[in-house]
Amino acid sequence: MATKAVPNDLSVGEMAKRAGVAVSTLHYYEAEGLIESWRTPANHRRYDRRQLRRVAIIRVALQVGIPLREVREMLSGLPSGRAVTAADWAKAGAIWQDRLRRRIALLERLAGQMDHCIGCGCLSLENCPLYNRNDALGAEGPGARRWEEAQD
Amino acid sequence: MATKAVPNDLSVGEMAKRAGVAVSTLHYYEAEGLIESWRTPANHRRYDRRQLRRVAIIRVALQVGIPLREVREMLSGLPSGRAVTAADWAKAGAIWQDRLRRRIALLERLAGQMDHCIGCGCLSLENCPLYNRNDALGAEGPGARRWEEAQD
DNA sequence: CTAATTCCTCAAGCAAACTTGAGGTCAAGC
DNA sequence: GCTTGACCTCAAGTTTGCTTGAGGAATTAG
Repeated sequence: MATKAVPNDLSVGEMAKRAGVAVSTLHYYEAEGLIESWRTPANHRRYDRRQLRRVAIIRVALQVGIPLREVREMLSGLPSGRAVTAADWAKAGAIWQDRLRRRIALLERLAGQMDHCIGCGCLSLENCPLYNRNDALGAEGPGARRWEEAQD
Repeated sequence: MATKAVPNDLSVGEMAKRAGVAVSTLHYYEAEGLIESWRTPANHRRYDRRQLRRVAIIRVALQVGIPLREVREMLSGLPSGRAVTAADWAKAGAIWQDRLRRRIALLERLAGQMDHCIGCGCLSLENCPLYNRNDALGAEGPGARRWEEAQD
């Protein structure tokens, strides 16, 4: 098929529809420096279609519990309106690979634990792989301080 | 080894220390109906050691982005101060297995995508598996919502 | 007996990630 | 030529998941 009528620059409303988020969310992301736009003479936002990719990444990251602050950090390594090079990805990706793998491991441990516990009734924390504070769980922060940066 | 000096019922402070959360967090979880305690004559909370397991589950779940409301729902299927039976776990686990697997898949897609993008520079949304509207992402046309949260 | 520690309740505060609302501009369709 | 709708800004409100603080009681160490 021929190239469809997919314009390269989108209004905020189009972006919102395509990205599946609210317009206000895009405003917010922009204010937070996560995405970028330029303005029409009428002061309306225009987004490069590539920004959709960024929104996608942001949404997935949030879903898996990565705070915007960290998403921004990672995205700041990527050019926002230009083509992303292999080097760009490599750099940004390296930071996240590790993070994502950890989360996957955590999830798998939780899922696996549920399987495991069906048959064993292991209720002591000492031998429960799910709750091993010397491992990834505690490494993420032994406090409840998910919203604070004070943990190191 | 002989049974260590691990009492079966813990004070809120002990729980907090062992679970790696703040005392206030335990108060909060209790107020929210996620964990249970009884009181000493002095009105101090006492927790069955098994409650630690619950806290562990709660923490892991939160880390991977599952809201407390859903954790409570799942935990409500488990007896709080008694031994958990295979049937209990099976029931509770079944609900989460699916949810967890989905999240894992999402993460893996993101992680995998980053690998992929390092070498290919695929920046068009049309052929990006992460943001593929023909895939799970935008099967609905205008809304990419289902990709993010619509699980049904 | 006193001091430190741990606990209690309840209300208020806070951070993240948005949403809602008020008040206004701009281009287009009828 | 006016109304409709998409857009703008900026401030305030909302939800979730806690934390902090005030004010007070009971337990434990010396």
